[in-house]
Amino acid sequence: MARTTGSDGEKTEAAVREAAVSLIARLGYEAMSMRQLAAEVGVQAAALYHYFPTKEDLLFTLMREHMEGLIEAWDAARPAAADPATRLAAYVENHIAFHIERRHSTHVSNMELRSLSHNRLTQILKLRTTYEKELRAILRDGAEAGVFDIEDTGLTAMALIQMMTGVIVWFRPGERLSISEVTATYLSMTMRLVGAKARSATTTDSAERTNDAVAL
Amino acid sequence: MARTTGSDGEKTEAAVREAAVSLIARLGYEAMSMRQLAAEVGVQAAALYHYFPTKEDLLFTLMREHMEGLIEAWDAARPAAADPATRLAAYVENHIAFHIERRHSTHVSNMELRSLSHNRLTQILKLRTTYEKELRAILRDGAEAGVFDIEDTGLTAMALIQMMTGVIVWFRPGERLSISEVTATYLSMTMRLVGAKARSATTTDSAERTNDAVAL
DNA sequence: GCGAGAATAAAACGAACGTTTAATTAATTC
DNA sequence: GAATTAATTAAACGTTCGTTTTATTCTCGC
Repeated sequence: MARTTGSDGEKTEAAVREAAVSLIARLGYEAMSMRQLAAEVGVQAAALYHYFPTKEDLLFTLMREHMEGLIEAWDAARPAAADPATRLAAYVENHIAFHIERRHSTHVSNMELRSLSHNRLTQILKLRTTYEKELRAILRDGAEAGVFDIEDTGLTAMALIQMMTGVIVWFRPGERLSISEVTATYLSMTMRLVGAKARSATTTDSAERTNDAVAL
Repeated sequence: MARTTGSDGEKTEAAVREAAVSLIARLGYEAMSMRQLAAEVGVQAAALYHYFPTKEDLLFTLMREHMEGLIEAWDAARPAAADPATRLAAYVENHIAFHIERRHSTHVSNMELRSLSHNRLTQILKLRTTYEKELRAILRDGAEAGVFDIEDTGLTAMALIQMMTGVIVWFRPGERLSISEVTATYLSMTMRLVGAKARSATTTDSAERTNDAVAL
């Protein structure tokens, strides 16, 4: 009735995070009890409070790290100095790859915002805005350069993000479509949506310009 | 202390539904207590059970009526026998109008599915599928007729629905954009997304075909 | 104006909730 | 190998939850 053999704080905390993401994604934050979470980890409920002071602290930690991970993934994937179409393609590919890989934590970060205190909600939304601004900048650059045809940059950015993030609602690995097929189709839809004019760098854009604008 | 002067079953039930949609949309189903709901209506918690046998029955009723309302709205707005582009435009306009007008119940119907029992979840999903099949049929007809250019009908339908429904996340009446401006932009994005070739019926499609494909 | 049914209030039920306290054992340090 | 610290259990606390029971008052048809 106390410390158990082989117990390890780091391992337990990791197990708690993992189980929490999974349980909150499935049941919802309010519906998941701390006892349920503890049972999933194989521990008593009180042990959870060794790692997270409150249930809301746990939720906030999961969300913050999800958003920070998303921003870091984009920082790593971002092309150095490229034309808007290439940057947009990289953004779409990174967004879809990240969200499919982290379906559960995406679910948590998108659905449980209302369970955060005002301060913490603000912090998460600030991270989200940081990430979304990157897309708006790409769209604006492309529109100014004349390679995109966009009515409203902000509205288009929101539409694209909703469309791309929506993948996690229906996509299941190993079903009809592979990740790369889904990504390719979404990339194609994105390029049409923004009215991308040319394919991008390498292709000879002389012949292609004549017929159709919605390449790739 | 029992029946109060002026009490009326129909009025109370309507007030309960209205307050429930609003509270669940704001707090979430699990986070809303029956006492909170009762207080919002101006009644004791026990009185709610005169109208809905359980909390889940209340949620299910709200969701079912939302989905039925969506299907009925489309049945009323559906153009008789028109070309795919006209039908798609009608679908988009109806979808956005309905979802903006019923933001709260849309939120409830999309976010609280996991609080339903298996049977009831199935019923709601069946209604949703019924509605989404309409869009898939339009896309398929357009693709077969050669007026749309679509890689994957099912995937495109999901992308469009996610994109359109996402309006309720950020749209607030009376802000920067009016409903009709938002609808027009989404219509334009939709037509580009599906690669719509011509404007639709009335226009002379001889001259327009040359230059750009993404009209409207 | 009386009887029946509709609409509610008041109070209580047991269960579950997040969290705290105190005690106990395993691992680590010196 | 003793002292210290880390990790955990067991038990309890007060609160809140969905729901039920019982009783009471209003409304309406006759």
